[in-house]
Amino acid sequence: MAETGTRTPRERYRAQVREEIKERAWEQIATAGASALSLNAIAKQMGMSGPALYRYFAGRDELITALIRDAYRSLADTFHTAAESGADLPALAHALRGWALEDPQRYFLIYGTPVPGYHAPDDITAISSEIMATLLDTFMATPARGGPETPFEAHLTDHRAWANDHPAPPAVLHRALTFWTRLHGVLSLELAGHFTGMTFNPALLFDAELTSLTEPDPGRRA
Amino acid sequence: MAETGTRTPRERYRAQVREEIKERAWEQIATAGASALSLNAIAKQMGMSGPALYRYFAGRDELITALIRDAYRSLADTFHTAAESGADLPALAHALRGWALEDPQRYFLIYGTPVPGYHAPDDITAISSEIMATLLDTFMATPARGGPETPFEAHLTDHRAWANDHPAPPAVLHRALTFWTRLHGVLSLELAGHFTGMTFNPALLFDAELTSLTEPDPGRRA
DNA sequence: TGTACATCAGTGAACGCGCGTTCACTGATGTAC
DNA sequence: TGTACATCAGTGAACGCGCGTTCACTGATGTAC
Repeated sequence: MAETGTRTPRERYRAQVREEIKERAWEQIATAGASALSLNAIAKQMGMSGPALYRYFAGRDELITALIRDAYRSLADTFHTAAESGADLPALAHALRGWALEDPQRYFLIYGTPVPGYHAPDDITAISSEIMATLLDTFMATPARGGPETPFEAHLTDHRAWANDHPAPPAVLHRALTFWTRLHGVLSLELAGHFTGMTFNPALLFDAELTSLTEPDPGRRA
Repeated sequence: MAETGTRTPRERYRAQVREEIKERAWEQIATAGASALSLNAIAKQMGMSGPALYRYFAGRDELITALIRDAYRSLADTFHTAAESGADLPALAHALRGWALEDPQRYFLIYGTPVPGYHAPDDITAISSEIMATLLDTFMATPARGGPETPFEAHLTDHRAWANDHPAPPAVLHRALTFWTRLHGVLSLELAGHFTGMTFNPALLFDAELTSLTEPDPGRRA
């Protein structure tokens, strides 16, 4: 937790308005998508003039970056809170699903279509690493199921820099990546509406994928 | 294949220009994302005035819808061609991956962040069913591996309307859905750049997921 | 083969719009003595 | 407690821009006789 202690009334007010701007921004994104986000429209909705927002954000780009940062932060906190209260793997997965369903556009701001040329600042990629670290920790506390080493695990032995010196063995790295890709696969298709009209319950498909993660080894030789 | 035979020179010319407009549109999307697509910019790039494009598309929305349709059509053809030349499951998967890498923004136009409120016309959802049918056919020709019925398979027994009377049993429906979600999970994270900086080879993770699909049963009870 | 007419691709001017952003300002709030 | 000054939130006018889209038109291409 960083310095949240706003001291003076003015600082408190500033923080408050900043928050409201972001809330309105999320509403707009939910209504018309992130590309339709407009500073002037937010200002109008708050009963202010457009230029007033420049007291709070240097411009549109800075606002969007703040939203992306908040989205990552929110997911990291969700994971962190779950893990700290002793969540096992299924609990972590359901926390993820709950978080995603809570606000699909927030999910897509992180995991949706990338904007060509956009690069997130370093502090955001740091939050991303935090999320991965929590995931690895949880897998370390999950009883491993044996099986022969997969080709990808062998590959990871030499390509594990992204784990930031985490002590997890290659098999765990592989499992964590698989957790990520499989759950994202179901979730993103569900949230994007690709299952609508297909009548089946997406929650059950999610659970099936979750179950698959506790199987002996993802991607084991056939 | 539908009526492609353009007869008169004028018709041929019209079709040609329509194609060029769409090509330029794809270039723009690749450069700045789909939300930045502008009719005027396309016209300028083609050395024409803006209003000229209205001879070819009723407006921006119709152009985008045409692009989405072409994207689905392209994927359906890729699958169809692969299946007709006797592709097995891994071959189909690699065809999918190749198609996705060929033009990531085309992939995201189908599977990326949905635009709130947009609904694809019926003929596009029909192409989507075509893709699913090809996938189901291929799975039917793939040697099944036994195992107890999963909860999700039981559920599918009563929720299989989306398969359009395809004779595939629930286990195959489940496998096909899993093919879709797992490969999409890896692919979309890869294409969105979430693996960049992580040094490992995404193709190997993709293959690991592919291998997992030929395992006894996806989402089997632990 | 030549003329009269219809079709239709593309132009240029014009419309209203909302965007992001800058600037000089007013007036309220907070601070120092 | 009261006055003088500094800070700073918010305003309104203005900037240039590119957007989608309409309209009346010109001129080239194709068609009918």
